[in-house]
Amino acid sequence: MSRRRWRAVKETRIADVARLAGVSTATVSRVLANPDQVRPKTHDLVMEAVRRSGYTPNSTARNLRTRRTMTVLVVAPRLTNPVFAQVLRGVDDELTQNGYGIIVGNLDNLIEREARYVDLVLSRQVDGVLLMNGRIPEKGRRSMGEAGLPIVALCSAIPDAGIPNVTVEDREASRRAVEYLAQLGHSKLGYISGTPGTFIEVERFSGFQEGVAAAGLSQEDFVRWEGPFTFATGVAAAEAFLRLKKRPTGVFATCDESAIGFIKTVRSAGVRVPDDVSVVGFDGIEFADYTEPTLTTFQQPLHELGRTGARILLKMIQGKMSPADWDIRLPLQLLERGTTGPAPRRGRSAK
Amino acid sequence: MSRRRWRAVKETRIADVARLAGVSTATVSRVLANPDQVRPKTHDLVMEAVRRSGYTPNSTARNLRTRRTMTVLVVAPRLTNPVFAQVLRGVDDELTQNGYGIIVGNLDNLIEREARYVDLVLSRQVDGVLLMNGRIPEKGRRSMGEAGLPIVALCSAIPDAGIPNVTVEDREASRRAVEYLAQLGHSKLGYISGTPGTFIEVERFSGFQEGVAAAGLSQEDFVRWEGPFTFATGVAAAEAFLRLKKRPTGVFATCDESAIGFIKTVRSAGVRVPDDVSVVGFDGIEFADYTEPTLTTFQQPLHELGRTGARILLKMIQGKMSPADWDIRLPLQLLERGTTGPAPRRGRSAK
DNA sequence: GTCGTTTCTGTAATCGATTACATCTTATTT
DNA sequence: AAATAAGATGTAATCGATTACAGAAACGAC
Repeated sequence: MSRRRWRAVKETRIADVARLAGVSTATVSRVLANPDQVRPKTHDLVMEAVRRSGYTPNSTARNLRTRRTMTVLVVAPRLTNPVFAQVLRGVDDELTQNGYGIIVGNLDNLIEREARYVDLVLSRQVDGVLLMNGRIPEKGRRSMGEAGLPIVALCSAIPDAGIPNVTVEDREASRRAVEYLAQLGHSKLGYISGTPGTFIEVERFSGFQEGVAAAGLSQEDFVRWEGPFTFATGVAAAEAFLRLKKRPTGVFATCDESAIGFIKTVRSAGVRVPDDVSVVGFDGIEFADYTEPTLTTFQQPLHELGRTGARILLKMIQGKMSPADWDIRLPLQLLERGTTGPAPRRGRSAK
Repeated sequence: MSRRRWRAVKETRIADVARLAGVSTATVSRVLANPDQVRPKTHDLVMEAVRRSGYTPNSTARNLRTRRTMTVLVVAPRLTNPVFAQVLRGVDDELTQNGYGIIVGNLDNLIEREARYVDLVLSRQVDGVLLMNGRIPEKGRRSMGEAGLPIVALCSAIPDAGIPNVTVEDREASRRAVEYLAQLGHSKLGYISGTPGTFIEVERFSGFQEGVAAAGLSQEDFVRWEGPFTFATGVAAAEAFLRLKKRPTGVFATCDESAIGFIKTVRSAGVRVPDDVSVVGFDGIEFADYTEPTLTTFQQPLHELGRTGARILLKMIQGKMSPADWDIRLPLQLLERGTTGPAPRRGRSAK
């Protein structure tokens, strides 16, 4: 039908409401922002005018005057990664509850995209930033950091940057993963890494090594396969695994996707899970419960992580940080499911 | 270290740059927006001042003056749904390339959350809206629609709302799914629905029925299981399937997640896929390639869908719509993979 | 060198709210 | 009833850009 009247129609301004109610714009503003500063009678008068005119304050004008935008930038390495999607939900819950909006910055793992979002910050379009990508963009470092814009590192810590970090106990969980496998009798292990060099990967690997040491094993008792945090890394690890003469019986993958890739690949080569090899994942994504067998994994409190990160950022924006807020680490929970079991007895026929 | 100097530091304004360069603010503004309207010498002078002062224009002020925000609201039913996450990437690509930012509205399937986002629109915080949730919020209908804000329905059409729809050929693909199964010899089918009542579900089911008719089958030749677009729906469908005396040999699931749930459940009951039952999914999410066997499915051009939706919205914002833009349907591609095969011969021992 | 264009630049209004300050009411105290 | 305090409202400045309009400078032709 009516297809061509797309352009603003009337735009009620605060002055219109003021005129309609027979008061000044200041009073209208007060009725809407501080209703208790105004006489009840006036209040009703104004509200009626607001209703009649269908007025909603123009937030751009308000933002300009108040020097706030009530908007936060959330930078994620990849939106399709279920981990970040889930964290983002938590962030969204906390922020929208407090009246803030979210601008998403999706990097798709391309560093050059960071520049796009630095501008949002420099042009004061956001009141704060949640960084889930584990690094502060080069260009923005000076301007964002030193200009004093509230920034919080979420998921992946950014150490020594002078900003709060909200993360999970990566190292501890990795240590516990080894502990758990060792308890099941596994003494030859596999480690599927995440993106080499990232802070998260470094943490998880040191935790793994702590666990190896604690279990009385040595550096020769495990194999390490490298690759980014992807399904393909698990597939590649599995291929390497299959080529080994003496295969590990317990494998720890630093993310569920690679765990799933690993399991799928070894199974189609006839290796049984968990009878021949046990696999422990990391993340606790939804799909880890959809696989067959269901994946044993360390579940991150993803939603809570997002909420917490957002809460800290809000505190920072409001200047209400307390010392404990500068380094928060949430614990993970081991979900014992189908992909782990006791180590197979060595050399079934031998002895 | 230095933990307490979080509050704006210096804030360079356009007036500062003007003073530094010895010109008026108007000139500075022109240098930045229309460099060719200014003498090269002045241009350099100003640019040098910009550089020295580290100036970035305050976009709130600009937005107020230009009455645009260069920001778009994208409303998604659920962010953790891989389909929407993927579409969002496409939207993001197109929009950021054109200098627009994205505010995400995550509904988490809760209708009451729609209200949150209506305000963003009414307060003119966004220049347009992409609706992926298949409906226009009640409260916003009058204000958004009639106030003439550019809105585009993406993924799920919103018929008769007078807004452009950018969708995929749901109906055709569903018909083709039946066609494909019929060609493989399947004459007893199963249909796993999506959220009942949604436009998408209605479309896919009519397509399915068209296919049934085209294949010369009747309403008695298929079973329909209902539920939302989730993994659990597939599980429930599988349980119903297993209870049947005469089981379908070809199943069409209206989303990959329910297809995966179905397959996992029937397999653990000893039913072989695709030997005993073939399964066709819908969506082509990443995980459909990670299952065992890999899922045969109709792949939506998710990224392209997002880009297209964004492109139409931009056209609408710029008043450049052409008639063909009002109803765009992208085709799907059948990915023949591991979960489909010829129908098992009836009554192996009989005959 | 003068005049008429064309090209640059500056002045000041404008976008639509919020809010400090002043002013005018109303309430309280004596 | 007057004096004083408290409360409500209005006036006008302000946030920081963009841009219409006017005026100045540069350019070209004669």
